[in-house]
Amino acid sequence: MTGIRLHNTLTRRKEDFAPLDPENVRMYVCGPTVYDRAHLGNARPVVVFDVLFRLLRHVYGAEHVTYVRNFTDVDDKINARAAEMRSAGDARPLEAIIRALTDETIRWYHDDMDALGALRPSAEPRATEWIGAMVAMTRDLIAKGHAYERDGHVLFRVRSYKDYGRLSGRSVDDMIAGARVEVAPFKEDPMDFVLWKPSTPDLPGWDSPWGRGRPGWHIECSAMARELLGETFDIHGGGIDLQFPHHENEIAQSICAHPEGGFARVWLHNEMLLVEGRKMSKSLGNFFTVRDLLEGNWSGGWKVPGEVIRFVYLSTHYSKPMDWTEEKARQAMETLTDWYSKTEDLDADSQGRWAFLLNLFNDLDTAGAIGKMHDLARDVARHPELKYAMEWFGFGFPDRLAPDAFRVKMATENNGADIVRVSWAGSLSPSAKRILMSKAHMLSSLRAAAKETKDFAPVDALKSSLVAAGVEVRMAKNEIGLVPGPDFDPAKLEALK
RNA sequence: GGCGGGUUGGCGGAGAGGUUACGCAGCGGAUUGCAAAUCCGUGAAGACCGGUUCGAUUCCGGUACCCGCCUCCA
Repeated sequence: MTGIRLHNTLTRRKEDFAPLDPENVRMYVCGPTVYDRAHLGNARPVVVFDVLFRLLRHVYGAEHVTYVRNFTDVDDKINARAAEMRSAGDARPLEAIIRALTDETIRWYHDDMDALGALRPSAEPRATEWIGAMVAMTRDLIAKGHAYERDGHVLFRVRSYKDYGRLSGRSVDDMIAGARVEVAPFKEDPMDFVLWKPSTPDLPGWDSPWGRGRPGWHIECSAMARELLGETFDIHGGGIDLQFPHHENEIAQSICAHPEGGFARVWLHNEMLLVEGRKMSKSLGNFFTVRDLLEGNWSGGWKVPGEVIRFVYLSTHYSKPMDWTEEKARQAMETLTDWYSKTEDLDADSQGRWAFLLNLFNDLDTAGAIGKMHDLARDVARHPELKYAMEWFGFGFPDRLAPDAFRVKMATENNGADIVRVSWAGSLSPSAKRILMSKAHMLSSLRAAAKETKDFAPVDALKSSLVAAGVEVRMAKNEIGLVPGPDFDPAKLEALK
């Protein structure tokens, strides 16, 4: 049987995945800097590596996979945001503001990523809780000649690591020739980067052999990965924009500190995200957080269920740029609504799992796997397998029901010959449901009468007013269905009697 | 300037050196008081130029265009 194959950025090839220890498969993914709501770009690696996490758990057993994703809660952007808050009138000490800010942002992050159906990682270390490990690693690097202290800074000596640049395919000399590196007087070499920097009294800081200061950005991942996963582990993931310098620097630090290790064996990088074909940016007005989408506060204007966001993300292979468009979201909404209605009352059947697992084994081909799910959706007999696939992918069925946003739980009643149904999505109020139900019955009796009189005008009139109120009307042979759409306005129905 | 990615049918988007991806839209049919929905069927592609091969959209080289990174960034 073939196993998982993954494209390793380090070797630029697709390789068979063989864990160091099948009893403990270890993965580290760079998490967010917590100073604001997660945006759409932040969410892509979360979803991508969530699928990988699920796949590893499936293959090796849930208890045999350790997934670590950090929270960066010490960072100049956080300090800057806290300083803004203080000048805006927050009277608390800066450190207290920072703590409150990062705590709150972490709660937001959990809320938003939960909404996307992402499993929580096995561990989510906060950088500030591992300062000791960072100081220790920094001391070790100095002792081994890979780092040096200058003016309260500790810098990594890039020239001391011969493979520097291997991950990103760059050479130190080329990069210096590119001349876009910060030239600081205390650096031996322009490429050297900061492991530790001094803090002024008003900034967060920790005591260290080099005075009160704070860690550089890259060291936290090296230190926490080492503490929680060991000197060598299986997979390290993150966005492609982290490939350089962040991941390059992580490798340099970790391997120089623990040459006998090897740090991460497989490096996975997800490509970037675009919005309507352009880079997401505040100036273009296409910058959205996950929360913006969930609450309808975006250019599309409608509330996008987390499952839809997840579906759109998984529709594009992780290694390709993904374009978030309203059209894709709309199609995903339709597809999921269809799938949920087909599977809601069924028991999942796992026998169809190979239909999509083989796609995932092939470098996490989620788009291909979704194609296979379409195959399952097309065949009524395989809908239980579709349900299994949906649950597997995190399009969950809490309490064995479809998510509220897709709830097509029909209120079904017999009225003469017609079956009358009102579809609803959880957000519909009970009174609105009652009105819709009565209109559906009215439609049914009007049609029954019209079949005798051959005068369909009253039927059409009611139908038109329903449509005008944003309700889709479905009239089958012995069935009448009302589907309130996104523009549904109950007030317009109350008006007509 | 350096490094990396991309270019597939009207749109979105995959795999695979030779056999239908798939979805949406379109078209034809069934069904329907009408319409929608649903069901069945169906046409349509691989930026350009070379090379390897019995055979390439799939491998190799070049050209064009697009995008990202090299500065905080998932």
